[in-house]
Amino acid sequence: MLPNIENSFELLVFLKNQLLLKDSKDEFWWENSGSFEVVVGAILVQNTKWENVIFSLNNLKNQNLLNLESLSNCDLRLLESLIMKCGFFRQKAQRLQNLCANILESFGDFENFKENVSREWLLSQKGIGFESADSILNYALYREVMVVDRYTQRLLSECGFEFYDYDEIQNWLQNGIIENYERVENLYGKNVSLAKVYARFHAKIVEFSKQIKIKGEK
DNA sequence: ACCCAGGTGTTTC
DNA sequence: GAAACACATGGG
Repeated sequence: MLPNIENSFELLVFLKNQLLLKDSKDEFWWENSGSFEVVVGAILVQNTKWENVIFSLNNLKNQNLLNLESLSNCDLRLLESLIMKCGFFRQKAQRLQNLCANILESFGDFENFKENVSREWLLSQKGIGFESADSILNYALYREVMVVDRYTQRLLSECGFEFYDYDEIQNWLQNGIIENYERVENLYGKNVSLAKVYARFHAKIVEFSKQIKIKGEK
């Protein structure tokens, strides 16, 4: 069931060969990748299921709140009620509103934010840790950064690996891809961007992890 | 009734 | 520093 692998490239090959892995319409997997919506989703999805995020994002869309200006100005109680299903709704609402205001203040608009924001700036925001920062960097800004989430940590742990911290896992994942880039090109095409490979690799990890769980794997 | 979910921040030893 | 706790709803 679980792969016997030496490096992250071998894990990627294993996951790509798994049948029944759902393929997303979005080529980066995250719905509406490259847009501001990913920033909001990265906060909302913390410790909850993606289905709840979809519901909440639709609420925001229906109220025309899914943009920097509206989110930073809207009534906090209203925002709380719209994202309630995601859990931790009070702190998520407050942190999301602060984040939007800070993006406007520091960058002016989303396009400038996309071009100029750093990982350090994201990590300095209350409510954004390593995973949320990297999700935003990769799926909203297409930077060459691979997300490490709970699924990834558990899968690697079950494969027998032991890592010291987040950075060590991330480096292991990224290095295995970089060191085997010629072979990665055979899978994804000539000159494929590392950003896209990292995004789809992470996606495979998530989909595979969900799948083995449904099958009752421990 | 319990446990987990695509985390993060604060408090405590 | 790491370990424990708080944040909260929803579905199995």
